[in-house]
Amino acid sequence: MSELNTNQLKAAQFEGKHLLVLAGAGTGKTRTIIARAVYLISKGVDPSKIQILTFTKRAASEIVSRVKASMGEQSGKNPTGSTFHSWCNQLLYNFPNVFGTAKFTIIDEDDQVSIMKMVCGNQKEAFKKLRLKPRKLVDLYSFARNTKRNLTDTLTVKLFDDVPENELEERLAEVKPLVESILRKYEMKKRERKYLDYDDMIQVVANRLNKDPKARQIIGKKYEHLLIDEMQDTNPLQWELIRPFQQICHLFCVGDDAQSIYAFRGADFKNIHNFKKNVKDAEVFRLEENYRSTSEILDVSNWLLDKSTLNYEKRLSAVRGSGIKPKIINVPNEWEEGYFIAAKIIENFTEKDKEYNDHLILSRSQNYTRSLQAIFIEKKIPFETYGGRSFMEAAHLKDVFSAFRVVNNNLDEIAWVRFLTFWEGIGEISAAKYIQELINKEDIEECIQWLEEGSKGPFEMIETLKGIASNMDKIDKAVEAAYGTMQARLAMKYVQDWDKKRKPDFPILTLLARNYSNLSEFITECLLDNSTKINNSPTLKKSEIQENKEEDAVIISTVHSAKGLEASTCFVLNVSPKVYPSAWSLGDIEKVEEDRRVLYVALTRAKDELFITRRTSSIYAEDHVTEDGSAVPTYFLNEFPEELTDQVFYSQEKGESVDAPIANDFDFDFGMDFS
DNA sequence: CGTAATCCCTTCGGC
DNA sequence: AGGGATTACG
Repeated sequence: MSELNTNQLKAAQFEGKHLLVLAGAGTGKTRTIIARAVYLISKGVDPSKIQILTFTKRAASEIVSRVKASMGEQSGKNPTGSTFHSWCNQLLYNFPNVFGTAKFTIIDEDDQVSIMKMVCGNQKEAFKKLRLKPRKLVDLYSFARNTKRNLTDTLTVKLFDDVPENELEERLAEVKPLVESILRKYEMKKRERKYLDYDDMIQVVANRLNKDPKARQIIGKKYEHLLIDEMQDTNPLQWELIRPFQQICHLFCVGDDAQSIYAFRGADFKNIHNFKKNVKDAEVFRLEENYRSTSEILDVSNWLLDKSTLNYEKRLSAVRGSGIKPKIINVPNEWEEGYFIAAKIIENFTEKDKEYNDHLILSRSQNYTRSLQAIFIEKKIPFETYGGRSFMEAAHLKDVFSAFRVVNNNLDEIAWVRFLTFWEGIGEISAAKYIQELINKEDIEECIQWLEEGSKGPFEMIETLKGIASNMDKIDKAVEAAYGTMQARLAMKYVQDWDKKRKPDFPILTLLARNYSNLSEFITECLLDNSTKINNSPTLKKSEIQENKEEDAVIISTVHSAKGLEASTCFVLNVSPKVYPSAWSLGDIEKVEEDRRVLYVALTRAKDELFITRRTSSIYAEDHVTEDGSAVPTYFLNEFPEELTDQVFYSQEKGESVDAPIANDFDFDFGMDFS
């Protein structure tokens, strides 16, 4: 623990009840959590009674493995690290009698929307008039529960934001009963079908623990210390989950108000300002010495925060001292942006002795990186992507999972629809008819029997279910069985890219399944593991996958997925008007401030070299950047002090440029020999 | 009548 | 890229 500074050490060895560590970017947040865990274990705390909570599985597994590494060989036991959701899932699964969850299926947003659609039924027209689609209803419902707002407040905030006060009551009276009846039906459906959505996973655990002392006693025996990362991103629902543990555990929370970027999920960073008020017997420590970045990079980051109307009470000091100035790169479009980045990386790699993984590319959203990825492929630069769609959300995997889901819970209507219509010859109508029967069966065996006699599905359909049902304790065998019988149909359904893109996922799925002996647990954990991808699955041991494994690769990440990441060279992509802040944030000061924090998180990832690219002629920027490059006031880099960065105007022809045509239009030889 | 094929739209971010 | 609505097909 010698590498800790005084304040970090003070935090790691804290002897009071609860602690909040307010730690700015790059101040050693992760290191402090790790040191805390190691310290507790060295003081004799049973490692299994330490629970680490993080926002991503990647962060969890990184912290756990680093704790393991710094303790050496000595102990077989380790603290567990999970996301809030995955932790709740394990509690629900391990203590079914405490929570009343003997049999359940976790559903994702798409499933929620499907249920909402079923529930809306004949009221579709009414909602069309209000422009309330099922997806919007799911949004409202989730927002209400994550922020613990009632329906009236939720509608007022999310729907009637710009309705004048005197009309508000009228609008509410018109809309609220309608929404209420739908949401009640939605909840009824969840109960009937034993569905839990993501929010339920937390809500159910939180409710029980808050209300039932006996439940607190049972669960409390398992945990002594909760170490919570990214505290600024916890929302009121998660606070409700943590609250009962104030009595039975020690809380060690780490967070940074300036890096709060999950308000869309109901997080409110002001909660950590009120930490002492909300948590009895709590203390607050601060870490403000930044070990990551050069002072030039911090100057830019600090400037951005200073411009805020909010007071983050934060000014990080650079321990490392001075380096090189960040650069703003003005590029005409996304392709030039990509070529610039590729050229820079190749230069660093070939001439400056840097690795690919010294480079991190940060984007506001996944789709701004599309052309960049194409260019990297063209230039043969290896890369990994973080964020965006997960492994399990791919259609072909959802198909296979629908089979697991119906075997796991034969009330799972949504999975039945997907599974039945997967097969040739069964459409929605037949599926609906079958499902009427299937959900009244006792178990999957009865379902299989009924399908054999009463359906027109192919032989493989029945075999798939049988194959899974007979391998319930060997999940990898179940995966192989299901894949075997579904393969032919899968290959047909996804002809275009089956061989090269989709088929290779199945050996990986089998490997993943090897770690599980319970179907329900497997299904949920896969669903919750957003980072499960070929190249970076914490669940999969690296050695288990040889193919396509690039040890050294550039990381392309959304800012939201880049929490805790850092790199020597960072490219912050497309810092253009209408992106920072984004077009849909304009006019809403809280959203603009959140976007500011998103950019702040991005800027503070860089250790040595920071490139900020700006597209001067993207469709978004067109109307907002004048010809000399200055921007409209609704843009963070407006008024940017020139001395903080170097500006570069970059434009490079992709190939050899040819000024005058040397070939006539369409004057080709098509090469056909007609003789 | 039920299923398959085609076009169109998505509004970021993620457990 | 995937799902929804619409249209074509059997």
